[in-house]
Amino acid sequence: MAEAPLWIVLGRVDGAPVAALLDSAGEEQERVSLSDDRLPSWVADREAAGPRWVWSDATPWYTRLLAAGVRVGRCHDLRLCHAILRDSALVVEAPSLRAAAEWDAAPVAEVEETATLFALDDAGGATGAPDGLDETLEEFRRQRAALAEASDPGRLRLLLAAESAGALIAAELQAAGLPWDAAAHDRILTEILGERPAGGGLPARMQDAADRVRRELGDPAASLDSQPKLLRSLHRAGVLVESTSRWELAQHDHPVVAPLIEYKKLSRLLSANGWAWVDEWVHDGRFRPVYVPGGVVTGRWASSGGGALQIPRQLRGAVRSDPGWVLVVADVAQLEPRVLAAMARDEKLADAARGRDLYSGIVDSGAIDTRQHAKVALLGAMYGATTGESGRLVPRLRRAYPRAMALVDDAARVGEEGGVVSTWLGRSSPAPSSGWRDSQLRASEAEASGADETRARRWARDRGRFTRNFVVQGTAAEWALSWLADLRGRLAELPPVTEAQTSPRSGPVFEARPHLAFFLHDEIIVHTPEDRVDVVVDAVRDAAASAGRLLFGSFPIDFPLDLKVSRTAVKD
DNA sequence: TACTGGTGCGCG
DNA sequence: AAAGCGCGCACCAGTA
Repeated sequence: MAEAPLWIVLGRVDGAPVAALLDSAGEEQERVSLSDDRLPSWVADREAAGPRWVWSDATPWYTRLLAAGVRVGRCHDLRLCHAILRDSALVVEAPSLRAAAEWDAAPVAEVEETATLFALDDAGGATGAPDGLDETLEEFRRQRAALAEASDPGRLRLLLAAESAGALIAAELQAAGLPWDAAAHDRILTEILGERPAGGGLPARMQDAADRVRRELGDPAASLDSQPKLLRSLHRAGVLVESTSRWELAQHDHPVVAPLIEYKKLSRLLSANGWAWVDEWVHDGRFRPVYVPGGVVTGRWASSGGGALQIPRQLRGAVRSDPGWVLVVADVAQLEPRVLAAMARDEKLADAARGRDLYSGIVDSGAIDTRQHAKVALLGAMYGATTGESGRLVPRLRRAYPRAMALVDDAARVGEEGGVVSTWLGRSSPAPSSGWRDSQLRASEAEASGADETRARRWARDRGRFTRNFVVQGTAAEWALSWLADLRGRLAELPPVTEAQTSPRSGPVFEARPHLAFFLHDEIIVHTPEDRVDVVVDAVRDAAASAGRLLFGSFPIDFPLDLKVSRTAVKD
């Protein structure tokens, strides 16, 4: 009997899906012609042997499978992995990847209407990654070769697996959706803004705030939504601000300030997450945002549409589990400094991080006097603060935690010099732009003007702050992906619940089992049947511990979770 | 009418 | 108008 294929590569030939089965040596064993209709059941059959599915881009392939009720365990997302390998400083064989520019493809958004998914024609103008079978196989070979030659293939393999798992999770999060109670959302809006206006007017409380602002400005026609006009009105009223930002307004003692800040708050809520947002984004009790894995240079996810990663805390009460289900809401306390301690092998910082609150740990160690100062100093160290309270406090941190601080200081120096830095698993920062390099070059010439030098120095420092933060933010993203991927595996092993407990709005794959419902950098929400909550909580915690070991081995760093079980996602 | 850039603010 | 990183989105104004 033939060995079960390790990889199954999916691609299209003359528009129809074809599968190429590869053995452990990467040799093709067999080729199977399929159709879009037959693909899901064929994949489901093959999934039993646990292959890694290789495809151009998880979004189009996996979204269709999920809609047909088929889940897979592992994949290799060529588009995402291409971007990592192409830029990674650990990869020696990058030129051939760079030459394959057709794989530098932007993510394509998948439409939501599941019924029409299979009818979609890729020729609809979207420019995604190539999905022809030959091109797909060729790119997979290139990536395998690049990996084999890499200076630390083990780390990169972890990164590619985590990134690809993220691609699966993003599609699954969208398919399952975040349980969203439109009626609760409406109650929150009504309480804060006033009744939803029937016509074109403003909600009552917003109108009231606007009236008070105009009265205090002595300008009944003042425009509150146009920054230049508002600025002029403020100046006429004697409020000499340079901008209309909340921060600057709050510095001034004038009766217009309070109502104006209130108006801006209400206006923001209405325009970003008001009734129009609910109408557009919440359907059938679910908010289904479009996640963009790897959408940020550091490896963090981005989102597109719906402002999925910017849901205001005020509206967390609208996130409500289905009847008989609950939410497990968990986030990591101070993820980035913990990751920094582990990367730098800084045992003193790791000691301060032990237990719950890292900032208090720093205070207890005697390095800094108050929790607030410890927080400001540490953020300043990771972001590159040079002035203000933060800038003043950083040197104390440097004395107390020299290893950790040396890591970020080195990253900043490399960035200022035009170099490339990398995360723990090997995602590298982009090289400086040609404009940046030109500016540094010009400033170093004998005839450089003072302005040239000033600009070059500013740009160098800007880039230094970017690379300083890149290593920490990017490694934190790797930890979070590992946590998610591990948790996803644990949840998939739980037995499904009985039909009476199913929640069809989560889609065919997730209606009968605990599933991830939300992810935001260092926070996850799991939607689970009530009677599974204990095992889910254990899974969330075990996955966090496991992610720490996967990245940092036996280095003694804790990743404690703030975890709550509740019908809503409210945070305190 | 469609675009781009600036501003401001939500999230981590 | 943040200091000090990374994003997305709404809105307005200016321009093509």
